[in-house]
Amino acid sequence: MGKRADISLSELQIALMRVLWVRGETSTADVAAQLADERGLKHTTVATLLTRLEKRGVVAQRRDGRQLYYRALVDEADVRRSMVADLLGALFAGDAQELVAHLVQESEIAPGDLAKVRRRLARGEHDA
Amino acid sequence: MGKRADISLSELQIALMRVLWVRGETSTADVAAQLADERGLKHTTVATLLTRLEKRGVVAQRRDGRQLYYRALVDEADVRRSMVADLLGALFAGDAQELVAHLVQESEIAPGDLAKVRRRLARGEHDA
DNA sequence: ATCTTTCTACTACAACTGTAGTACGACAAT
DNA sequence: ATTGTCGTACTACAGTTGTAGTAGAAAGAT
Repeated sequence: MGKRADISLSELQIALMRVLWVRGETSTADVAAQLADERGLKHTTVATLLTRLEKRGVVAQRRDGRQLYYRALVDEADVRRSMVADLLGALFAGDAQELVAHLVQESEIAPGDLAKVRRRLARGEHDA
Repeated sequence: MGKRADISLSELQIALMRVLWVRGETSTADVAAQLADERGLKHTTVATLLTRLEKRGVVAQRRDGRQLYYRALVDEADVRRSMVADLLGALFAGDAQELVAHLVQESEIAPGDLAKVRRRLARGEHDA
């Protein structure tokens, strides 16, 4: 997927994208149904959100009859890269070690799990 | 400092806060001077930004004559906690191990540095 | 053929953000 | 006193976000 620079998305926009990431190309109706379920959004709201994402270039739309189908143009890794880098730059002086230290100090992760992650990666297991 | 829930700040707002975090209570003029320097902002812009942060409750203002002095009401750790938690929730399903794995995979941190961070924390050294 | 449902397109609107200009009062310089 | 400077308050304005309503076309139901 694209390496486009700025892909900072809001929590809600990420929720929309996640539907596309999980299901691949999806109709407005199906995305809307899921978001209605998850957080009670009206389908016009979801339609608006999708058009905006399209205008912004992070998804593409395809028309079939009078229905629109959306597909992600950036994948989750792209967004993670971009947003983690932003956070790192803004709050950790770009120092990832500081971020890891923060995670440990705030008990988001146990010290021992660092080794676990390392072993997991060493074994070539890639993410979920 | 406060444990207030939502302290998600924009990069620019963080830059403002950083001045206050580093210098403690600071006059509008001094914050403005620094931001003018760092990123060419006009002092009225900085003044506006500071009033907004005050309205939002993340800084407090004190008046001395016709000058305003600002002081942070949340510290950097508070903001880090809040924003890292948001990111974790939105993009890593709340799983910090995934985030650490991401950092390693994207070469933001070397696998060996994980152990380094762990040792550093074990020794009771706290962050910069 | 007509009614009803379904979709998209467009419009709306408030809150927040980035950016700054203008107005006005206070203070300093002469 | 007069004038220029500094600082705050208020206003402005475009772009983004969250949320949704309305209009109008198309498709399905009877």
